[in-house]
Amino acid sequence: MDSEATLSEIDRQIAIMRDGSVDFYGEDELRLRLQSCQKEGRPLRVKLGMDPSSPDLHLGHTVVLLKLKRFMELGHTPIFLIGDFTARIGDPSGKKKTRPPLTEEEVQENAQTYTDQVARILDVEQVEVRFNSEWMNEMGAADFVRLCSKYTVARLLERDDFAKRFEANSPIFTHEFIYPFVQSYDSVALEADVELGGSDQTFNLLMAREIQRDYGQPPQAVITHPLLVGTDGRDKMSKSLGNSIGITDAPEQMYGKVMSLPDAVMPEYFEILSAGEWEADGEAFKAFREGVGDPMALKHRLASLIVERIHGGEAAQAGAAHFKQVVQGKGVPDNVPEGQWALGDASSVPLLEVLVAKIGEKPLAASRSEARRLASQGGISVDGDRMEDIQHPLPAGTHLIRVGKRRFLRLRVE
RNA sequence: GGAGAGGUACCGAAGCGGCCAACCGGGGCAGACUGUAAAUCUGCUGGCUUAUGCCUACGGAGGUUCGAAUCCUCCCCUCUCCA
Repeated sequence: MDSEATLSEIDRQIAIMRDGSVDFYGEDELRLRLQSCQKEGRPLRVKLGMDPSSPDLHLGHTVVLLKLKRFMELGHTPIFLIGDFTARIGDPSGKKKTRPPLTEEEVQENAQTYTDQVARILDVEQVEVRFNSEWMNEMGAADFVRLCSKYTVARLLERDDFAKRFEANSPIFTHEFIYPFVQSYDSVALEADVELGGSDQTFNLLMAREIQRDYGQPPQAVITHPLLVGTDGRDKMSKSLGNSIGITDAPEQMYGKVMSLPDAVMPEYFEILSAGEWEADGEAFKAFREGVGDPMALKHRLASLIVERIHGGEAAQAGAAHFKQVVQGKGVPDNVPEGQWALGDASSVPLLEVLVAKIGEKPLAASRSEARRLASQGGISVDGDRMEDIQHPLPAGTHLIRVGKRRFLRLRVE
């Protein structure tokens, strides 16, 4: 390979790495490192860390997972770090509040589901999956104190959420201060050349560069990515804010959630999630930003792209069909959950009992009071008729019960 | 160690002896409307075989009182200032 070809290959790679990012720290260093890597035939070690603090990944997480995938496709080594140790600390990141540490069991459970979910985005067989308890459980107090001696409190207080909390006189616990140290040390342990993350992780990721230097390693490049706004179109996507689209959401649900996005955020979703895969649709979304195009059609397109990526093409079509039928047509979906009710000696069962009973995964109403409330507000219908009488007797036969717009149950009473 | 402020429902925040299952805002749920599960408007938002009834609930444990989220005592937690 002549050197010109090498350089243009490096340019190509750097461009892909930068695509869709917010900031790229250490780009020049990385360029040099790529050159020597190429000579040695050594791939870059690319770290992406996530805390198993919640069992569900959402669309926002896929941004950075897809970037990892692109690194993988460039022939580099993708490392997915599960912060099982750090999850027990509780990252304060982005929160104005202390996050309660999880128990070991919770962390284990969450960690388990992560790999499955990640597998929907990229081929986990090719990914180096690591846990930071691997080295953190081994670290003694002396080494830990040494690690802490490498950064000052004043610098920690520069971190945005710490600064805000400090100003607002809200509590900052010492263990929260520890978090960035551990995360930084992970990069040392993994000898990361690059770390990917959301822009809210900037502080931690950059701190890792300094810690790596202190441990005699060349600092990693840091590529941060935009945070995806949630379905409310206001706050960043987060499960705890209830505005997230989960990777494990059923196709119909996922499709519907995308359809419920405010029109204005569509181009943003498209751009952030594109990951170099949706270029063919780029013009339409760009045009929409300038006020051209049919929002409904475009949103259907966006929903299809998203569902297809996670669940496949058939699921995307099913999602679209379901949406047209149930939401737009106010109809009944094809796949209504079914249940049975044994009458025994009675000739009928009061509606209330059915609503409260745990027939499917969850009862249709959380409590009797809730059921009464729903009925009095016209939120319950049986076989298409609105039912305000909560005691309405259901005789033997099959009944279609609908609660609200989206909850259905086909009940066979016998 | 000392002085002060504070801990109220999912969150924020009123209430400071009965009218408090607790104003108000956010969130959530339902209804109307809509291209949409958006926006907007309206209603609801502890539980109990709906009841001028009972139970649970205002950091925790006791106490005063016919009656306490509200008063007293002790304890736990957070913040500020001082040492």
